[in-house]
Amino acid sequence: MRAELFHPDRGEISLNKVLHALSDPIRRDIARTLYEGGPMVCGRLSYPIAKSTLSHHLKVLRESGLMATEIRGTSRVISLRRTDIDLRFPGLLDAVQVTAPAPEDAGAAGRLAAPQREMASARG
Amino acid sequence: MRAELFHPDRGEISLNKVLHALSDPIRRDIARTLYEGGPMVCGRLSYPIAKSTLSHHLKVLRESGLMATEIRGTSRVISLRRTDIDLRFPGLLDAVQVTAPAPEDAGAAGRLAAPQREMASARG
DNA sequence: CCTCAAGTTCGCAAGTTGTCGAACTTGAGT
DNA sequence: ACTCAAGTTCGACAACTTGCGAACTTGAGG
Repeated sequence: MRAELFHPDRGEISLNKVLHALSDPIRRDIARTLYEGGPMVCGRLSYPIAKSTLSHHLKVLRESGLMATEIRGTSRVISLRRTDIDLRFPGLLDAVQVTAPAPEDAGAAGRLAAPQREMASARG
Repeated sequence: MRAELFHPDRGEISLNKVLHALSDPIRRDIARTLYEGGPMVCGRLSYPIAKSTLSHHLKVLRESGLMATEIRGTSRVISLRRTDIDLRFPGLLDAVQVTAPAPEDAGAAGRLAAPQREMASARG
């Protein structure tokens, strides 16, 4: 954990990997949550999956170039690489509904357990 | 083959399936070819894969809702469901570069064998 | 009916993915 | 130093994917 985590350069972000990352509903929901709520500690995400599985999804998102991870003590702050994605694949985040306000409108894609979307504050 | 092939209704097209379908470079290239060249007999597509594999990709594209297949004698005419996709997921085809002119500009995604892009005309 | 052409479907092999639990690492607090 | 909290990594496993060739189905034509 000491070494910096791998993040592809903007120019190296591959559409294949990005689309693959976004084709999983949990990962797309994470991206949407980051779009809505901005950077957050990854522990705030709560899905009905094991910690190791979540960790795997976050790794896929990070290595695809969609997400950045910054180490903050024992936590990690994750954020959407919005500018990079917008520059490299204009309109993509809109088109895949990462910018949609809430899952209620997402259609027949299937509902997920909502992550705790609190106003970024409560946490001593 | 007598029965009509399954095509999801426009409203039933799932973003998950569409993104999954598009995350394969061959399938995305097929979609781009259909966008450029319009409807065509699927035998005109030529990729360095077996017929059965191509058939599988076409099935994934059709069942995702991206493509339509019409039976014409022993052949099948495939086409991009452009209007349906544009209405359901505006901007998606642009964002995933299905509307890009040629693979030469696609970036680091990897090059594929080009399908025979003839002017769509010969069609008894 | 026989044959050809166009695709699909059926195994099958090899690789990838999503998932879990258990063990591990790292930083913070006591 | 000990313990707790936050995540990662490892090994396993079932399900799925991509790929192939062989066999099959269907329509067209002699």
